Amino acid sequence: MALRHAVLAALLEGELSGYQLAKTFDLGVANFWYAQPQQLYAELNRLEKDGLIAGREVVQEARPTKRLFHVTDAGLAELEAFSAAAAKPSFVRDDLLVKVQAADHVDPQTLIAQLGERAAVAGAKIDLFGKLLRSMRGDRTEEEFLRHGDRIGPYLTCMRGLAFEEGNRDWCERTIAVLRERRQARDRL
Amino acid sequence: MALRHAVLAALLEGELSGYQLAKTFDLGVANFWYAQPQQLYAELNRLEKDGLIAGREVVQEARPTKRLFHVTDAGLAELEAFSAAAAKPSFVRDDLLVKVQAADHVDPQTLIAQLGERAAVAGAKIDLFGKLLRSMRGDRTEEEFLRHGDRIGPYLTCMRGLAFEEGNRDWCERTIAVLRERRQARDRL
DNA sequence: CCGCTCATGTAACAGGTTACATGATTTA
DNA sequence: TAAATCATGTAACCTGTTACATGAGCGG
Repeated sequence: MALRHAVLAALLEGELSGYQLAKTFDLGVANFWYAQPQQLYAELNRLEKDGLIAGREVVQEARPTKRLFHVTDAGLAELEAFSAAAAKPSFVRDDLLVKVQAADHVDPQTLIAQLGERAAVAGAKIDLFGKLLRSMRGDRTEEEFLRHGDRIGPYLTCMRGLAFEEGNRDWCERTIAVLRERRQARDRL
Repeated sequence: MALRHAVLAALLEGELSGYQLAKTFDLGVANFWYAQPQQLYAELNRLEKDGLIAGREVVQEARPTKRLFHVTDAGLAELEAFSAAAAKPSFVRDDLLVKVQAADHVDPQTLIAQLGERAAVAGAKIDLFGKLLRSMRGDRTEEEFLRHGDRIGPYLTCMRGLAFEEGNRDWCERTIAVLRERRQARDRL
């Protein structure tokens, strides 16, 4: 049940609606946890029922009424407890890696195409995370910000996201190059 | 349903029993997919029923009888189709990142301890993957092996695993350093 | 003699995904 | 006028996890 804690962690930055949360937990942006909108709406209700977050209705003109949630003291205590508990080891589950694992037995062309696509997605995330980091630290250097800034948590997780996507992109490009060269070598026979 | 394809991909290397598969899909070793033994035994039965793999009983002395599975032609076709289909985008779900996201609101000490643990795990995997890569390429250089070796799929995914764990370790160490320095700065006040 | 390895499962439950549903406003 | 954005959910289904179960041999 780590989704709850991910939601609590996200709400630490300030009160958000389910819809806004859904955007930060979106595939294209999420740098510390991914979840679907449906999961979030359900989890928010559960968290509120358990008293870990509290919401207030905000009536808008020309927009549906929304509910903004913030973490309660009980919620903070819960997060504290979660942080102290042993973290589950993380593991890898990626379709693309499965396909590359089978590289010697499947068509290299489609593999190359998919690696290219993944590299492009990674590139887009690298841009995004780079911008996010810059906007978080403002005109300070990274060293400066990490030493004296308040709220460095999101910055640190974003750094990991950036490095991860850089690794992704590099590996995709290297793998593409390898597959291309082998294909050409085979064609020459 | 990507577990099936992960199993098929793993069985391409040669016939394996459920137990042996379970070891390659284990947390500590899995470089392209993770799964639990129970999942694998269930999936193997399903795959056999669907004709994508075939098994043969091997009676052993002093060990229980086991079943070794290999991929059938139908299984290869299935893998081929899977590889051609668009890969699902991968996403991040990691307890430790959630905790770091909340770093500004929870105890840094326990966080540092957990980051250290994760760095150690990453270090062990780096060693393991390094050894695996060396044993796969034998006395050839990486360049050489990737150009002319047969079965480079597992090598490529292992490379990704290695880079990923290096990224993990580096980030953990950097994060520990940041948290330590901030703690000391706070103590000086 | 205790715990590990080999070898395979079942059953109950928790968690996550997909499809469906609604409805107003703004942008292209 | 079609699509995207804002805003929230329900229900059915599929997947994954946890707990439980068995049983023989081997090493310290």
